[in-house]
Amino acid sequence: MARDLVRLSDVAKAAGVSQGTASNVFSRPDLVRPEVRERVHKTARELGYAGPDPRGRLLRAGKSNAIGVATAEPLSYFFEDPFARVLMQGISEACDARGAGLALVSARNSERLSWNIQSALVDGFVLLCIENGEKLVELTRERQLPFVALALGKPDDTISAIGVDDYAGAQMAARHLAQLGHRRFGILAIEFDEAHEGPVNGAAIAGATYSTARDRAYGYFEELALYGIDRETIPIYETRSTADSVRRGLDHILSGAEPPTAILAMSDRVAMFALEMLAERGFRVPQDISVVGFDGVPEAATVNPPLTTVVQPIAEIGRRAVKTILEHDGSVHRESLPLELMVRNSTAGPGA
Amino acid sequence: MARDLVRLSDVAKAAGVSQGTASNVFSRPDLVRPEVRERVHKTARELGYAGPDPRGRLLRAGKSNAIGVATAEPLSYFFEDPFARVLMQGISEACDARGAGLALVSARNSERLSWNIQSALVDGFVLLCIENGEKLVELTRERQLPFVALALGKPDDTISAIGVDDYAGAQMAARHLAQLGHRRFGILAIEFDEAHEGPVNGAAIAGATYSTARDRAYGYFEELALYGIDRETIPIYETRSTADSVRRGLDHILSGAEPPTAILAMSDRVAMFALEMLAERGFRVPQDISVVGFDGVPEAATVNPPLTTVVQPIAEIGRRAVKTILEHDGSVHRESLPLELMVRNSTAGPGA
DNA sequence: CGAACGTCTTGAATCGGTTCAATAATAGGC
DNA sequence: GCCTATTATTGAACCGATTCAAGACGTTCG
Repeated sequence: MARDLVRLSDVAKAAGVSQGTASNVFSRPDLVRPEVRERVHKTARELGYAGPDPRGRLLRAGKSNAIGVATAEPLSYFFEDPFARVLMQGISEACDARGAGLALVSARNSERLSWNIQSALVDGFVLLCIENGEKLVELTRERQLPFVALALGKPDDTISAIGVDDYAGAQMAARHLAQLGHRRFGILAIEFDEAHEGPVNGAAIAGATYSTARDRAYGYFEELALYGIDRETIPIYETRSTADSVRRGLDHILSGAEPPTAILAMSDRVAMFALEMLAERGFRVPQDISVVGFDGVPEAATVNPPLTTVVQPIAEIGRRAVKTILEHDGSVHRESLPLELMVRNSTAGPGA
Repeated sequence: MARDLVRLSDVAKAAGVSQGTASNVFSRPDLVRPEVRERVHKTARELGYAGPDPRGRLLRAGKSNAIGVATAEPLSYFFEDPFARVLMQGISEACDARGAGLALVSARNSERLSWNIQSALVDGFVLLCIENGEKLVELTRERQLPFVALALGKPDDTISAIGVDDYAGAQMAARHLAQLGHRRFGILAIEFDEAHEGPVNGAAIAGATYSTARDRAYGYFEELALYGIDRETIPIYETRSTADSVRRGLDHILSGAEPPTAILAMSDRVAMFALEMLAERGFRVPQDISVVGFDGVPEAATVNPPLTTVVQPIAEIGRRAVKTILEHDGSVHRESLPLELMVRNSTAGPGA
């Protein structure tokens, strides 16, 4: 099988034209006389030419017309995680519309991740900063390509980022429950620091690595304070977003003398685990206890009961990220998208 | 912002070494004296060199170390469709393990699809032939890169393909129902020809464009014949895998004088739609009517009732596809993976 | 002291195209 | 017919690296 043996120059020679003309036949056909064009095409066909190799073009043109989406999670994360999936739908939709390609970049260990980022053939990166976001940003920065971070993480103003106002979102969730009459709360948090789990105190929150968790916590606190609720009375458990850690978190939160009548979960994932376990333990939601999530993944609408949650415009975030990369002009682009409270059936007044 | 201004040759010049040495500093550091190596690195840092540009390397090295997954569906298909998602998990897992990159290639219209395939910077393609598979294969073939088709489609022995024995799988499904005692069946088919819908007769099946649907149909027929059931008595409706078309299909199938006690659905997707609509109409599954699906997507296990179905080793297909591309040796690789019947709660004896 | 050997380094070729200024050919106008 | 536009084609430079045969330098050994 003749692979990669015939180049543009071979075709040009065989057809008796210059390489420049042969190139034009393929990339700017209108510039060459139909007669010649036809002859070159015919020659190409006879020689089994596969068409201009994108590698050559790439070097000259500079742009690969593709964006990379990078994360420190394994590749399969893109197809498993509900949040990532909705995000990717937004991203891929935008890529589709603009005719841009999409490359997925990831790796378990940071050495390989570094190499993958270094060698990805893309014009820019969307960084899905879940875990180890700092590292990811650092590695990408070295590559000197435009990139946009998707969780704002540390408030590093020098990088482009698109996110949501976690603080305001948390307030919405807390306000909703407070207005329903709840006065005793429990918080099922996502990680404040990498790979941490357990009950959390104020100091841990203040010193959190991840601003997402911190902002949500403060949002809850500030809002509840308006209703006279002291943050010190609210049990908080930092989960790792796994079923087991949520189970332990629930144990912790419900163990007090006066257990909460409402649970603030910092992600839908955590909230949905909680819903399951609450059912196992015979709690009725929302009659016995209310639960509100955060993120607004599609699954939240279909679990039982449908989850009240703070909805992020996930797909829109993805779309904007692509736009930001593709229209990059060298400036830093920071954007915070609005959140919305979606009330469903996992919340009701206490003792309803 | 200085972008792309400094090249390897600039660094080399500034550091007072040849470009060859500078290249070695980055790609084969052991070949250069630590002293020089350090000096070059320092110079690179001072100049703000981003590291060797993968474009240059690519041209020289020839391999991009990435595979493309192509389909004629829109890009978001990869993140929405349950089958595609499981497949992608297998594919991405294999890529991860081998350190290969992953590019997603698709487009609505065939012109753009053609361009995207032509210009994808990959070493090979996995073709997800759902719709318009022929065209996809044709376009990819032109590129002269290794590729493997994922639904065997037309029995074209000249291309590499990985698939399952649809015929045998369909037999398993039919046998299961027949052994439970069912004698009256209805078939909810997937497309035999592109964009078709409606009741189907033997001729249409024989002339089907898509072999998947045809093989499954014949598998059902042959097996049921062993139980003395005449294929002419079985209503078949070709759906388009949408809720509406399944609804119409169900209308058709259930409209006879002696409605079926069991439904053979050619995909889990169709089966799950059927389950929903059967419930709406007050049918109890499996007491009033049994349903068996095909594919074995994860959702099939969680719907109500859990769906009995013929399970494809979807992720394994993905893994093998990657392996096939990466270890391509110029030969045609054809493989058919075994199917398994997974009995859950959507099937029971008639009138149980 | 010279030969033989290792270790680094160099310079040039190469990968496969695109692009553009310059030239050639053709057509059109007067 | 001659001059000017217009259109097609050419040839060479260039994109940014890698690779490898050949050369430089320093050591070791007889």
